[in-house]
Amino acid sequence: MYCNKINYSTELVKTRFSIALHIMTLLSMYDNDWLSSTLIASSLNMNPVLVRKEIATLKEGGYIESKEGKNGGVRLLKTSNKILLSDIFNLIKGSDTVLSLLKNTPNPNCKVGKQINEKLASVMNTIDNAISKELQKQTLEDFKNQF
Amino acid sequence: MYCNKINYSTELVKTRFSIALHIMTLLSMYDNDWLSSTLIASSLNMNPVLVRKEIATLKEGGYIESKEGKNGGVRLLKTSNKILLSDIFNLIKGSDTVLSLLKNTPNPNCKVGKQINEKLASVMNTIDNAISKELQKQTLEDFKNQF
DNA sequence: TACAAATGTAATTATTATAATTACAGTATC
DNA sequence: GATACTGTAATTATAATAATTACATTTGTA
Repeated sequence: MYCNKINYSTELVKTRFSIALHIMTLLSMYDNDWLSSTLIASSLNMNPVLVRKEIATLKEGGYIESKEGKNGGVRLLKTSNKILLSDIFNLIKGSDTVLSLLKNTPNPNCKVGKQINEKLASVMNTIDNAISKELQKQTLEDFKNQF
Repeated sequence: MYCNKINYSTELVKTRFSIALHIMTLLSMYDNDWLSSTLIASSLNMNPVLVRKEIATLKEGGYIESKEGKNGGVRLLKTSNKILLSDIFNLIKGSDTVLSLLKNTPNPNCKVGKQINEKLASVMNTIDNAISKELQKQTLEDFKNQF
């Protein structure tokens, strides 16, 4: 068993949702099998280690389980018609927002600069909520059935 | 007059919407004045050259005008109650999407890999449309009046 | 029991994207 | 003509992302 938390950025990288949805689509397509990270990585055409990191997030979210050792791999824990695209989005997103504020601190001596981050943060949350609401309309199964 | 198009990425950088909205808020707050890029940059606490690049985009969109030379600067071309936050979002966004596909080409020999980009692209557009629809609810004036 | 094939994760390196800076031509005002 | 702007190219610096290497651990199976 492993105890330490991996140091994978909690930032919502632009592509992470695509990676997670691709993985989840494969798992729902072949939901009787344990799929290996190498196989998944070959579908994505990306590094297996990165796939395993994304899998760690999906596991934490309770959507998948993994089995170590020979013939191991990952598979869904829930049926795909109970998983909404918004579930995947919200999990990946964490406490980050899809659009973000500047790193630099705006000028506190300026009427606008002093308050802009607070006001922008509210807009960012509104944006994320709108995305989540939209993605509630589609289940993983709906998505998978397009293939 | 300048003829060449500047080489500013058309990619929707996570922070560009914040930058643009900050600029537009300043312009609507002080809409009788020509504000210089240096002044705007000092409110944002960022480089004036980057501000001027963002200003170039806002000009192309027809929302602001600029005046060169001494006592020059930028100001709004439209009244702030005719500018929706979605207008600014869509301008900055261009043909990009807020979330994106992988750079790597997914495996064309995989049932999922072969079609995933097409399907994901559709989700990405859905996301952007949801954001745009949400941001239609607020005008620049509404936003400015919070300050 | 030894081997093979997996996950899990740390650590490092490579690559790309973003931001800042420098430089300077052009323009308008005083 | 000096000054204070915009516009933009080119370069450099920094940060973020992705890939790789390495290896401990686990599990099935010959």
